[in-house]
Amino acid sequence: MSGTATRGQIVEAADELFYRQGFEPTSFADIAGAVGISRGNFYHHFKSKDEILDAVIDRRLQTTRAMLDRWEAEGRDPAARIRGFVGLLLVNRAKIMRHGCPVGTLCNELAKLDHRARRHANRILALFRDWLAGQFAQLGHAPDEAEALALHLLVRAQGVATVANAFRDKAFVAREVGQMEAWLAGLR
Amino acid sequence: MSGTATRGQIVEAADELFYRQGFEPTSFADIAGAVGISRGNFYHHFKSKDEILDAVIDRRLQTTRAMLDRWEAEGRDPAARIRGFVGLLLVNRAKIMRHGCPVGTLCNELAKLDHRARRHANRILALFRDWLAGQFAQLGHAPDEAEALALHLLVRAQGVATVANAFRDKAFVAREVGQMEAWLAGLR
DNA sequence: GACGATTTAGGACAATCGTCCTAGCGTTGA
DNA sequence: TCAACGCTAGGACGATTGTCCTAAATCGTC
Repeated sequence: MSGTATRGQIVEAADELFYRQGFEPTSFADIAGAVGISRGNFYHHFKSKDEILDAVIDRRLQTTRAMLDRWEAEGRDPAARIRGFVGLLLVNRAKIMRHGCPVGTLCNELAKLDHRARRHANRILALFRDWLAGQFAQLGHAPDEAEALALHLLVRAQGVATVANAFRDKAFVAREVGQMEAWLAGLR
Repeated sequence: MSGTATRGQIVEAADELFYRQGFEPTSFADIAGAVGISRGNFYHHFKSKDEILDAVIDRRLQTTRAMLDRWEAEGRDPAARIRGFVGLLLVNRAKIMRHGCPVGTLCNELAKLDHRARRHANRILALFRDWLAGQFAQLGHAPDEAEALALHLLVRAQGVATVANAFRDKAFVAREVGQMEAWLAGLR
């Protein structure tokens, strides 16, 4: 197998496992088992576990950027795009109820570990924040106000993810999403 | 030293360490170092690490109940008590920016670990939810509506904690708290 | 002051962790 | 065909993990 393909498989498996189990509790043996390679083989592709984490974060940054770019290219208006962001809570509802928000839980864990990659992970959250702020700006809000609105939406999305993860109530998620859409509709 | 006093010190130290570092990354050596006792001494007080976790959750349940009871006894109206809950975000702002919300982050971690004590930890969140629902009911809201309002407030508090932990922006926390108070004032 | 129970320290334990080393495999290019 | 290189498997390594055992120290009670 080509080396780059194996590297990609490692990052993909680590991404999924870091989401489901968390970074620290996920061992090399877990990732090796998921990919189907030997444990010692890792160090040809990555110098350390932290380097895998960096690659996972890079991958998430990339897929997030790709998703946001796709939304931008689909030609809908900013309001519809913001609703698309809120809709992620419904699209990923089952996973969120099981494992929380992939972004928020990783940032939380790395903050507790006081991990070097904490700032790196925060960039995923900042990516959403800045994109949302851009959409609100396109709706006519001043820059400061647009960022405040973006952060507010981030707050509610993260909060819904945390509470949904604890109580696992499908109706609750739908209701909160509905309230967020009503809030958006009443903004102008 | 009396045995029960040592047990209390263990639980207190574990509580603080579980908050700052997380449950899994905190080892017996960490707790032993904080208390100033030997590692082997634990198993006279607790049969396993999970049993310490249970004791920590019980302690948090107890201190939370005590705080809510105190608020109730202070004789202010329900609206002021709810504002007191929101104010926790400001009172504990520095700690929250460093380590997140003690309740939300523990629930998140135990969910990822698929830990037996997950439901136990969720009871702390449920305690806040039910207490808030009771306050909203006292304000004249129907039971279903009161619980929905309570969950909504929980969502915003948890979301603020997560975002504040990532970006560590004092002004952001103050602004969101102000918005929550405005939302409460406009409820009736 | 002596005795039994409680509490403690210290180390042994098997398992697992991240890391590293080495030998062999397969492919590629001269 | 053979040398060189990228890739892999497997195991050794020291450290650390949660757990458990044993013996000593401390305490309360007669």
